[in-house]
Amino acid sequence: MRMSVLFVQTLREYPSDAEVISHKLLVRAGYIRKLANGIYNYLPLMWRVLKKIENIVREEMDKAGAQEILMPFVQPAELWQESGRWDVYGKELMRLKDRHSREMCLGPTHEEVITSIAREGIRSYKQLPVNLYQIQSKFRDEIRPRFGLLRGREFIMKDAYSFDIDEAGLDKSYQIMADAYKRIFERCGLETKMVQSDSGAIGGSVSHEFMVLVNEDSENNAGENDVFYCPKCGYSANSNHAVSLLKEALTDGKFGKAQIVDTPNTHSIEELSKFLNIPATVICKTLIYVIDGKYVAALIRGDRTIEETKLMNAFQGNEIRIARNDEIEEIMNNSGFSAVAGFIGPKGLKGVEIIADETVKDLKNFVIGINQNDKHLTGANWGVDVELPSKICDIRLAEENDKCVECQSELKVTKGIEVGNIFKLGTKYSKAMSATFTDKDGSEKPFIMGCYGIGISRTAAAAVERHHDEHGIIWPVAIAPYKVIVVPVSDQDETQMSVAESIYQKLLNAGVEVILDDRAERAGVKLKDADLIGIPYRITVGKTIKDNLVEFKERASNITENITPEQAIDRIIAM
RNA sequence: CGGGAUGUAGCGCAGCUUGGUAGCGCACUUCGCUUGGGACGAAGGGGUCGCACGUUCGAAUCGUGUCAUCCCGACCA
Repeated sequence: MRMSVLFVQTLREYPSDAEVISHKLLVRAGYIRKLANGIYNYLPLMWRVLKKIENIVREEMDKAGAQEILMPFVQPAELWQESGRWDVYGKELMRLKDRHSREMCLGPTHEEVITSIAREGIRSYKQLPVNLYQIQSKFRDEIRPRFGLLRGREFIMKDAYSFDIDEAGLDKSYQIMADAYKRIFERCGLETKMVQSDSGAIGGSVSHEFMVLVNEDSENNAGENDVFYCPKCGYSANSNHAVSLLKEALTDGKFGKAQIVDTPNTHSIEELSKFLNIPATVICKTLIYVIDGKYVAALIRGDRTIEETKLMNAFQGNEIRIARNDEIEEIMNNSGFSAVAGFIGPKGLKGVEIIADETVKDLKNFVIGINQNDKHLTGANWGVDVELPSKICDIRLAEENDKCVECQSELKVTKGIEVGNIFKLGTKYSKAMSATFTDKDGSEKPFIMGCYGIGISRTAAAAVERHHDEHGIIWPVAIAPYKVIVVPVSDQDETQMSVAESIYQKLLNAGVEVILDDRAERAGVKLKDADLIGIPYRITVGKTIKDNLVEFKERASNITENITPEQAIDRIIAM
């Protein structure tokens, strides 16, 4: 490709609306252009990168025995009503009506469609297992799209779905996908960690995410997920799923006897702990949540934080949020109290389900709210002063330096970008949508399903997050839009131009993806652009050509060498 | 959904306080000159100042509304 005709406009400055480096660089280097909030045009360079990633995904999926298909982007509401998700998916599902007022939606994912394909096409166990996948744009009307391609509303995704006879078959399909994913990201030049993750409200299911780890000290917080991991045994999990053992802590308040004390203006645990001069570990805090419209009081030890996904799952919920002050007031009125947040306790609450984290059950002589403003009960004990809730679960957020449940070492935390997710669905969709096959014994059974996603466009952005410097993008060779760029320093110098042209032609003939910067620009412009765009190798034809030497430069390492044009060509072809 | 901020040329910004009919840098076009790290000079083209209503003789500027975008919060009992 000749740079003079390549459709790309590099900018001298970063766009003002971009925050994270991948967004900034992809816009500035002319890869993408925003069309609307969270919706981007993929320009020629970007499209080449995306196709590179897609092809790696295709090769590995095909090798893993999956078959590529393409499902419609627009889907009828009926399918979603059948699965039950039409009413629970919420505002992320982009709904629309056709000219006949039939309800439709833009596909945020394709479990419904694939299940309908399977129930029509698969009749016998002899046709199983099967794994079908597609690479396609998805649309999710995110609450808050941001970070450019990392969290767009429309994005490119590879989604695969496996169908098996039984759980053992699913386990095998799942493992095959996990292995394929590992290879895919490796080939894309991305180091990933496979971590356990929340599997939603579907009991007993298993889910893993593939995370590209980003350094905490990087210039932004593009990693949206906290990943807990054990350096010793390898345990790792998303914060929404991570479990841990607690460090030793003082859990006996040693108050002697239970009594109500004045604790004016202690609205937070910190204030209360300071006022009573006791550690937060002997306080039981009570938080009011709204889960699918129902009130829930969650108890947890004062030094700990509720993990909302875990709490929501404990009630099989779909939506969770902290209660508003007016809702707390309503609860207080209904229960005959008048306390505000900060003084709430479980005792005597009406119309509220109560759940406790495991951290509270060992508390002795502790401090707890009693629904009276500016007062707390100190020296409380379960069964004596307050009933221990019958529902006790792990609903707490793990913390760095908690102990690993597998090996008791200390857990570490890091930020990660989720580029892939694999999931054991089981029979959730096949049962809801009556998708069955006839088994060996003649009985009708629902398919045992798995689903497996890779964010293609997000993977590209994650690659930029991991691989860049102050001059621009540094693409891993496997997903770079072009492998090498040939830059004649002066377009006035006939020798330089003709040598550059000949190198270009020879590389083209050898099937190398190469750019010739044939623009009538000054050297500085061409070199800056080459760095910004991030082509892995550069062959610069300058004054040294009179000694038959060109400069060969590797973008990633910045190592340069003066070699002959023939050597440069051979080296590129060999790589 | 709540809080904060911003909308002026393709990109980055000034002008607004104190109303008088729009400017700078980059990019773009032409010419000259220049060619190893985003040169220089000259001459150009491009904007209903997000949109609507209002105040006024007159609105980018003041008021009201609206839309869009960005950031923060959804971690507090």
